[in-house]
Amino acid sequence: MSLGAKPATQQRSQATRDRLIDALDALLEDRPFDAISIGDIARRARVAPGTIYQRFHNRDAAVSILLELYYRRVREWSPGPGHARVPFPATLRAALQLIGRNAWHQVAALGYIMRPAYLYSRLKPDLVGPTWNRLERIAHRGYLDFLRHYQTEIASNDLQEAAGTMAALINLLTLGRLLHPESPAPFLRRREAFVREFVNLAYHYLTNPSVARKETR
Amino acid sequence: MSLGAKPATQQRSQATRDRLIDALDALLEDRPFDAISIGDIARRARVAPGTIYQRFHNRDAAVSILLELYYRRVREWSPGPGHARVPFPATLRAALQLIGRNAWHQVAALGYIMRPAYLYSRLKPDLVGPTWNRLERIAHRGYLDFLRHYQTEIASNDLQEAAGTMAALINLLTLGRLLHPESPAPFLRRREAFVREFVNLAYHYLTNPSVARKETR
Amino acid sequence: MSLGAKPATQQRSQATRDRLIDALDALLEDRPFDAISIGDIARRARVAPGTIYQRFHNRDAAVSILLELYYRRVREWSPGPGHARVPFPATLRAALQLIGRNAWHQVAALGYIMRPAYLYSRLKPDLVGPTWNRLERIAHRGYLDFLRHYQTEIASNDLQEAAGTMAALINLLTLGRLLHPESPAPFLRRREAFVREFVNLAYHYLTNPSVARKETR
Amino acid sequence: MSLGAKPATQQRSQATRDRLIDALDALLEDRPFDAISIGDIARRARVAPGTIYQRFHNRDAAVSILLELYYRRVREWSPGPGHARVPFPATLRAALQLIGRNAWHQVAALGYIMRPAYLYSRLKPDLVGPTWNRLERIAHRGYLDFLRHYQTEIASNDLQEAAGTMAALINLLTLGRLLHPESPAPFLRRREAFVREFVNLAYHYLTNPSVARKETR
DNA sequence: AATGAATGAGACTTCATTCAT
DNA sequence: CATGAATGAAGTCTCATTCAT
Repeated sequence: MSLGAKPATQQRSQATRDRLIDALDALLEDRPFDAISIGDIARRARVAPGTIYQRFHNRDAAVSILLELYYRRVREWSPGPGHARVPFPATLRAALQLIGRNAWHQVAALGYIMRPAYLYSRLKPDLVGPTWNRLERIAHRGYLDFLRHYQTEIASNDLQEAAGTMAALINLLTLGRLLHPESPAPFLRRREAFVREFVNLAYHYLTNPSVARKETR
Repeated sequence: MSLGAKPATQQRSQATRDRLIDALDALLEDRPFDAISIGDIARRARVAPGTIYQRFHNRDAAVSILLELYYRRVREWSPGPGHARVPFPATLRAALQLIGRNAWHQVAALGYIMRPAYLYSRLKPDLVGPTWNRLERIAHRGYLDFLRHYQTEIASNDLQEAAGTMAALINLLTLGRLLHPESPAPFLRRREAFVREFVNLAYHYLTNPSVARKETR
Repeated sequence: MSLGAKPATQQRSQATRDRLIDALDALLEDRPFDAISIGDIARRARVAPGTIYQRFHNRDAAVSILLELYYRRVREWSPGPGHARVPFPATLRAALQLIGRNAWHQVAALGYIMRPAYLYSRLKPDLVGPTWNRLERIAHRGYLDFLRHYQTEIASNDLQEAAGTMAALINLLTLGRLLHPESPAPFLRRREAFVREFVNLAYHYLTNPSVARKETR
Repeated sequence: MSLGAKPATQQRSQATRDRLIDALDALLEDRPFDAISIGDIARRARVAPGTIYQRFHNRDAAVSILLELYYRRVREWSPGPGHARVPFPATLRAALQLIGRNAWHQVAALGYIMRPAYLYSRLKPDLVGPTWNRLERIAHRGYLDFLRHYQTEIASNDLQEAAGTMAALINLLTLGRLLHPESPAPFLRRREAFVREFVNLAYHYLTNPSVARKETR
């Protein structure tokens, strides 16, 4: 890609790259990305600092490691309903519950890596490129399929927009849980409340006709 | 106060503090907080570097400037409905519209300062202390009043929880707009869509009975 | 004097100077002189930094405070035998014992101030001026009187030199105790041993004829 | 090792370390250690400031350079009697003369480095660790051998204590010469007097029975 | 490809000192 | 005389990056 990562052709360099990623993974459990230096990563990976520059053009390119780590993990994560390995539940409500629970558990399992990856991507958007938008687009497409599956239960006739709102909603709630685990809102503190409120928001949103069309300034 | 800021008693030091805040304000329009050094601030404020340390214990404590700047701006900002100067609209829907529009405009006007203040507060939560939770609690209380005012239209009988969810919802949508202005979701890109979808989510959520109560693991 | 201290004419400034000395006194119990800044002294004395510069031309002149403090304390200290208030004991040996004990106790009581004063005076001899030599000369004169008093017991006929050696000996032993309280030598760790060995060294030195006169290269 | 010095494994880093030591050596002839900054050393050694931190954890650890320099020099110095290369003279007196002269010349040759090494070690004892005590213990052991060699001439039957006192005596006299070269005592100003008085003190101390045993408070 | 010593710009911070009040 | 905010030079230290081995 164009983010400063160099191609790893040799077998040995593949191994080195993996060690770098693992090292960063381990370090992130301790401290935020900002507080991790090239030297730290090198030391942890038992690799010389110079070696890192054989893989990446500069420090910022190390964000690539970060994101690669993130994607690798997210990809390993069990996907939502509609996906090959997870059949659609019978009802819309059950499906929403599944989505909500999944989001919650994803944060529990991957939060330590999602948090810095997310914040850093916001702090230096240039370095991340269109990656996040691409992710959103994938989610959006997924929700389009999802809504089509439960179309009979859904009031809206603009599925495009509904899918976009749904994708944004679950993403933002996940973000809330991710970044504000200590929030006073019970909603962001207990799994049950999180799932219930997500379902309430999403279910009524989807099953009632849009009311705000006639908005006037 | 805590957070490393030192009190500014004399008149002259007050003036200095203001110059520091203004300087940071100006610099933030150019680059992220992380890329702004003590020296930059000093130069811009036409103040000696040492002077900054008479006001703040160390660089991290300069987040205080950031938050102070943020609060100052928010305070100047016109408040939501229910506030002394802003009467409640006749209907719940109209009120929600007002809230949505307000949030949108607040990001438009204060985004440049909210963005770094928010991200930094997430990156180094210790430095910010309980500030954000306090803000959330204030919002929660505000929504409690709000819901009571429109109680006849509201289905839920757990106003506490509904208020918490509403506060989190509008905060997270605002966050979405703040951090993802380029999102592919039209929802986060156009004011009308933002307001409409917020109203749809909130209105149906509030006016329909909770459906997810019987969630089973 | 010419060491950067300014004369204190007014009564108020006298009081200020005393507070400065007391502040330094207190601070020295905590940390070495080098680690004490003008600001520390000012804070402790509840005086503005600028005020210190009304008393002393610059920081190095604060050594004056140090020495003044030292002299004040040493002057308050009960002097050795031969002094107006301390009559000569009957025998040379008893007198030496008295001197030894006195030295030991002086370190015990004033060590915290003698230590930094001494070290600093060695580190920056220019700042101290001829003060130390003056002290040595006083000691030398004192020992001359002392030796004359016990002349019958003394073998040497060069009292000048013997007095000089005696002054240096007790001063250096005191220094040893002052700077090496943790020395492995029992001699520098226990009062009894300190006194005994001093008396042994001094007594035999004084009561035996010089043996090294014929030294040849 | 401890004390903040990092090991120098590579050949190149060895060379760098030597240049640092030489640079400090040269600078110390001009000004006291406290007045020498990291930048000074780096400039003199024609090395980047950062390089120094590859060898030492922080500025204070640079005392290690000082001590290393000191040890290096002391090791090069010809040792006292009893040592492999220096046979014991025939008489105790001659041996004491040799020791006295040796001490004098050591100060003459190494004073410029002993002075700061010693003073700094007293100013920041933590940084030096048990080094000095170890040196004292070595000296003590040396004197034990020494006294055994001349045992027939010696009155004391507590050789342990006598050796301790001898070690302390010569060390303190050396210290006197080191720190007070301008003392009014001729004793500390002229080699002959220094040697003579040391011999007088030591010889009579060793050859006369202890007199102060019956000390009473 | 990997190494790791060396680099050096630049960041943070301290603190003796000044000066307007 | 006293104040204390402001100064700014100077110092310590970090760390991304290079390059000879």
